[in-house]
Amino acid sequence: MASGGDLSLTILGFLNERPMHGYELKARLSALTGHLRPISDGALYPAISRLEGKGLLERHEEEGSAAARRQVLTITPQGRKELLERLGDPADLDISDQTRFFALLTFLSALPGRQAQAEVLRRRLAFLEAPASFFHAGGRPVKMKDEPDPYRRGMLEIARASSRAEREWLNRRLAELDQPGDGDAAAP
Amino acid sequence: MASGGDLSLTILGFLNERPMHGYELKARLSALTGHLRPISDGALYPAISRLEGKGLLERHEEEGSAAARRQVLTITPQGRKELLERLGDPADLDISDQTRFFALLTFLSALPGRQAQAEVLRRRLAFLEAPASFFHAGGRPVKMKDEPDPYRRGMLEIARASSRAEREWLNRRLAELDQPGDGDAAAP
DNA sequence: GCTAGCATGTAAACGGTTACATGATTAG
DNA sequence: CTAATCATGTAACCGTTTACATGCTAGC
Repeated sequence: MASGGDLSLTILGFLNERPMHGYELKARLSALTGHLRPISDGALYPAISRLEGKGLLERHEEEGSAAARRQVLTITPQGRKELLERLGDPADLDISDQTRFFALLTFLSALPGRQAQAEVLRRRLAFLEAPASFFHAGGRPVKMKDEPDPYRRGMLEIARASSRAEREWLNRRLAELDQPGDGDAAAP
Repeated sequence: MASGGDLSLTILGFLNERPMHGYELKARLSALTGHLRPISDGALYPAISRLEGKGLLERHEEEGSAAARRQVLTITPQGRKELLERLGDPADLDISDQTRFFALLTFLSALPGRQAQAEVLRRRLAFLEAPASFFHAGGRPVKMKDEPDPYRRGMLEIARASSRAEREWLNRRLAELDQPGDGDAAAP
């Protein structure tokens, strides 16, 4: 199974929090990406139709006077199942690309079980520490000294800072998940 | 004008350094993205054809015994012009998305003129400091305290660290460009 | 009455992924 | 001889962008 890309995951994620109509979904989706590349209608509404076609969400005309042609979108049990599957067992690609991983993180709280959440974080951490990431080529780390171009050095520097910040956060969060108590999200 | 996406920019950027055949292009392209999502043949070769169709590159069968059906790709004057235009006057989208901006940075040294390079960096810096980035919503900064979800807080934290590192580097590089001397790249 | 914002949709063009197909050269 | 790697391409499918189209509601 496993449908679509980040967009369908995000739609299911938001609808899992509560039913909403397409326009609100659009606002939330756009806020997620930091407003740039506000999700276009031509992407959103077909995506909704596809999810409906698969039975992962339901559409209902909103009666009670109110606004124009509004439809309330509700996630189905099937859709919830699909969401949890995608959160708990992300493909390699979903954890290797920061944008995709962040799309996943946005809804990771919805995944029941501290261990299940921790496992996802561990996968990402393993990827960041693997000798195959951005900073490695041909098996060994790219040395900054080997890169004469100042802009490429800059990219490397920024990517390293970002990776370090992420690894530190991952380790902190994993420690939190290890000792029950103050956690949000579900217990083991 | 302005053709294609990141891929065509990157192809032109590499070919601007020296002629090469498609397979080598593919290796370099894949190295750029940190090996993941190695650019697929079905994306690369059609992209080459499109660029050829626009007269931005030329294809020549490689004689001299050598290998199988190899073709040397060479950037044309037109292609070089297009590259410089896209480097020197990037669209807002090209500087607002880190992936896209990095694609641009990879070849920014090819843009003649310290001032022209500095201008591009300033645009990116302005974007990162604008009250409209990832960290802002509805006009004012997103406060970490306002975000109850631990994973969304993590994303915010990582994004902030990354943004800080980038701004610091941008400022340093801009200072370097201000005082001539040790620079790589062309003089004003 | 009109404009701005809410709200939903369709269709063409574009470009990327995946899978398939082919063949030459090099190393074991 | 056979497998791996070099090297190039095509075609079906999918999802996004862009542009267009429609109509309601609220405030001026």
